[in-house]
Amino acid sequence: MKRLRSRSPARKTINQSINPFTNKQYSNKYRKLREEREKLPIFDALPQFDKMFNKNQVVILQGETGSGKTTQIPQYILEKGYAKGKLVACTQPRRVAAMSVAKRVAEEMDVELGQQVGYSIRFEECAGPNTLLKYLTDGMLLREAMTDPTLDKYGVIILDEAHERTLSTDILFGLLKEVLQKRKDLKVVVMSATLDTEKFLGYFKNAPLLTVPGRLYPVELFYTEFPEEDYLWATVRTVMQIHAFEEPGDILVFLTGEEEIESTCDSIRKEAARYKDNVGKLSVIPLYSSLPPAMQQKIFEPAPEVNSNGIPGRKCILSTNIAETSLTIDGIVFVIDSGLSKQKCYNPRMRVESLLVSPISRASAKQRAGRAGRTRPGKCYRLYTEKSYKRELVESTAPEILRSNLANVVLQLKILGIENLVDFDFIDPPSPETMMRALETLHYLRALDDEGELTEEGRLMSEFPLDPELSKLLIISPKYSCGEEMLNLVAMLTSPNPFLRPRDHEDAADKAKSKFVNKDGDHITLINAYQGFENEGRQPYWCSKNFLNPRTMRGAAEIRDQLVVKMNKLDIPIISNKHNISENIRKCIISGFFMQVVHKEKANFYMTLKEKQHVALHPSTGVMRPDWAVYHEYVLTSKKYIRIVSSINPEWLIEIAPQYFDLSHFPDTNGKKLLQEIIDGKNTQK
DNA sequence: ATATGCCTC
Repeated sequence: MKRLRSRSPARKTINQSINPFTNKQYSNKYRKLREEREKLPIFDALPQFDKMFNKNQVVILQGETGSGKTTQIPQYILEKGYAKGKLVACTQPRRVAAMSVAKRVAEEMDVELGQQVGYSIRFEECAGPNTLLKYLTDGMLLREAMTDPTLDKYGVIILDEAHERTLSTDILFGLLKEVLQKRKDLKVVVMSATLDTEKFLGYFKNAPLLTVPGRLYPVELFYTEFPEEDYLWATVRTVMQIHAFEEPGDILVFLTGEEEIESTCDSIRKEAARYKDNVGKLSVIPLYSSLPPAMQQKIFEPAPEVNSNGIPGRKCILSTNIAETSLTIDGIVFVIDSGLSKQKCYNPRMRVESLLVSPISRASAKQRAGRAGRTRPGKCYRLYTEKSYKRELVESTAPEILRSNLANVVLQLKILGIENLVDFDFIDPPSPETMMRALETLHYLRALDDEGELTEEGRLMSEFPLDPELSKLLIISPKYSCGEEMLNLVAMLTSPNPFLRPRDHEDAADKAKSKFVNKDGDHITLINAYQGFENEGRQPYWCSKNFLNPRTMRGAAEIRDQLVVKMNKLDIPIISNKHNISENIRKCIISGFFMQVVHKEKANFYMTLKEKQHVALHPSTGVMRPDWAVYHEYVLTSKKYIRIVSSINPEWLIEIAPQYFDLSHFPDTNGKKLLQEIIDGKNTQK
């Protein structure tokens, strides 16, 4: 208390035991938390931040994990009155973070969550008229900007975790730069981990930088002497070496995906079984996002107890990137880094997004290593050479905006009133080809007119939290009397694959799925599965019995409910008529996905029409080699596959999307010839 | 004749 008084004499007159936000006495818990807060590295930097923020519209704050910036800066800004009666917003890339940080800050400020401090994420708004500080996902703030492009209700906007460069954060950057010109009362803080701050400094030209130390213990780095030929075997070897010879402490291994993680878990368990009681017990735990929550919880269970020789046990967690940013596990002392991860990339010429196993960046490597130093000094074993770390890894991973299909982004920018996309100030401008593709797609979908202006339909599309192709299906569904079916379908298509196929129950799983399968197409199979779930009162038990992932199905239901609310708000009637329903469903799908059509050029040989890509039907499909098909997704694994496929009649293409099937722009294929015949036939009929 | 990193509206 003494310390506080001497720092701000003005406070002497205020009764320090009263919370100015609630006019109530501070609780004991508040005092306890206050002591903890004063120990955070950010605490001593607050006066300096104050000075900077007073003088500048934008401040960039660089602080490592554990500095306390996410909890302390927003409430400090609020206490100091920087928002001038308006709200303070703090964005987060993930929902869980927005929620949990808001909860923590409400406790620290001794207020009720949802009152002065709240949060806003998809499916849940926990904020109200009294809210002064709101944590929200970056996507949510972007949504708000679509109805209020100057974000007028906010006096201060804090972009946290800016170094992650999510799509939404990158768009907000460009938008805020324009709004800062128009609104001199608005202030912005960009908060980031070390990397990329120079990029932000270059972007906000006059913004000062404040650096705050983190709270990490040193992590000793080890590299391999020569490049590893088999990093999975190297992983097993390194785990066993640590387990046999190193001091106690848990191990975290970074690999690329589910399959690899499960099989490496098996190998390690097998190796560990060969050891006797002269080493401790080893518990090997897989971690990836599609793992059921109960299994994910295992990472927080304590390590195995001491064995009969009194040697303590150890946990070894094999994880995807989920443990790099989304999940923190305490007690990790050893990290093993394969140097690889699966990354999304977009090929505008082929119009496809795909996942590729690629080398990580140096920034990621540092982040992974840091996971070993959270509770005490740690060690990180990199399964690559120091030379390759220095010369072959890139400094930081390309931002998402350079690796994505931008149809949705361009639609959002149009709604935000960005007239000239070429002049929009992206931190990293996407390639002209990607922008062109996005504009072209939106034009074909009739979201933009021939002048590139938004159409009424485009406005409707932007209202849905979906890709424009999927919004199109909902908007056009009354025409084909399949509203309920499209809601089911869209909810399922935006969720992960719900069909479970456990290794030891493959036949049973296939049999369960066969009850939903429709020969006309996998889209209808998805609709049937969802309808079954709905008919059974959304029971998780029914899901498990039918080899459907209960969590995925519940998520789909949540999305569907939100879409129904939107449909009602936009006055789009939900009409369903069982007559001719299969044909109507597939025609409706073509209205949005006419760009994703294949023709069977020869037996067993499918080709996409415009890109002339040779593709194969994914083995999970239930359709019987139709001549023509519409597909939902292109996946590049051992082969080029198309997944979720429905058979179609080529005449529907000409009828529904004549704007796209101007065949003069198509390469020569048998498919093109057949379509031309259909068009010629139509013309002679007239 | 088989798999899909992490997220967000």
